[in-house]
Amino acid sequence: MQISELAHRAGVPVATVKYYLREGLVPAGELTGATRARYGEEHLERLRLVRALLGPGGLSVARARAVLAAVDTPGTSVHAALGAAHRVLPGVGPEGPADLEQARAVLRLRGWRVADDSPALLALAGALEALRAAGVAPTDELLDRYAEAAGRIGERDVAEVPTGSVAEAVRFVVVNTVLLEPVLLALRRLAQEDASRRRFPGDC
Amino acid sequence: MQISELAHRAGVPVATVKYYLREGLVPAGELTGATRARYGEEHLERLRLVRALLGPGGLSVARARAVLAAVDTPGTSVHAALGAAHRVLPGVGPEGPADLEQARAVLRLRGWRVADDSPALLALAGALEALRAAGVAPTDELLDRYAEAAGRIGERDVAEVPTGSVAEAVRFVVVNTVLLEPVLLALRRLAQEDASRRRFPGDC
DNA sequence: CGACATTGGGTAGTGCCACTCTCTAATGTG
DNA sequence: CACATTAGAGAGTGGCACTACCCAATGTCG
Repeated sequence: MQISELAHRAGVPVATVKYYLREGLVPAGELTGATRARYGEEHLERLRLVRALLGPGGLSVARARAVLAAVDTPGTSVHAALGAAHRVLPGVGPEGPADLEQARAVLRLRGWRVADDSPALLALAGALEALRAAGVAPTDELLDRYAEAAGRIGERDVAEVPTGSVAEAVRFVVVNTVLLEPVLLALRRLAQEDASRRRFPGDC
Repeated sequence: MQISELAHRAGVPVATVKYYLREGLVPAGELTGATRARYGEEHLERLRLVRALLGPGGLSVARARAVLAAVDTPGTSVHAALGAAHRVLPGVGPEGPADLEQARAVLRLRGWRVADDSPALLALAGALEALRAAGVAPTDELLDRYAEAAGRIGERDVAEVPTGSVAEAVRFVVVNTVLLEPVLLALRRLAQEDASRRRFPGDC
């Protein structure tokens, strides 16, 4: 398969595929001459994954490259890969030392244990800070409800991880972590809409 | 309070405040002369809200303006305001007519009823499509687990809505819909990390 | 009173990002 | 052998969220 066919089958302009090749998001094809390269199904699959990460996944090119690097690194343990994926995902800006207290309290209440420098912990603290700055203060009880729901999901996510090959597991973790987020958010909004319809009838 | 104090107290450069004024994200102050305007606490509060929406909330200026317009429109019913907020939030690109079948199936299973053109429904369909394009196909059973968890949260979100004034309710809905999303995502990742630690011990 | 800083209002520029265009030389293809 | 296509790389584009600059008018402080 040449680049034009690869691009066409993924629904991406050729120029964009070249850009991804340059950026290292998609591995180079097998050179069959100075001006020809051959691409296989694995390139097509990778290209589709890249598009999913960049589009619906909401990642930047730089973050996607880092995530894919974790996918590509063989020998990574699943737990480490999950950590790598989290470290690289959005939501962890170079924010200062936020107030971790309420965030840690949530974990204590749930009995969760995570790394001290867990990116998700910083992300949580940052999100709580933003809420406070916006003049809303979530109660510990509300947070625990959220944590309970998140716990069911996270538990399930990890239980689903295939144990066959590490590479497969890592890919699974990355894809699910990133691409199920929009699903979860959409479902929450649907639940809100349904609940709102029931609580405020006649408003429709 | 003058613009410099307003900007200082919100931790935002003066030039940026001017930009927000021009973009209509923050209402103009009360003119006390040709080159003076007075701002009050409500401007400060609004400015902080804008920063929260644009930063952690992840909204663009255009979307934030639309969200704030819903907040400002008096007489909107709460249910309608929630709909307006959802319509304007990210996740609803100009995607073609995606395959709504699996998305609708989730709702059927849960007994949820939403508008036929619900943005969240389209967002869900789009997210599922992206997953399939990336070569991952979530089972109906997995989706239902997610939906169950989302249901608990959405229910709670709506139950919390203050019934005092409509304006207050709308503000609450918008802020919580947008700003609790990062909280939920962070909690999910923390749950994953905890579960992963328990399932793959020794990997740490 | 007068030097100086600040303001509202507006225009133009900046830096970043994800592409997208263009070009070249080489190479397939009908 | 005319023509299209390719790899590879540099430069350009458009959108976005600021950010810098400018102006005349105005407030303020010695």
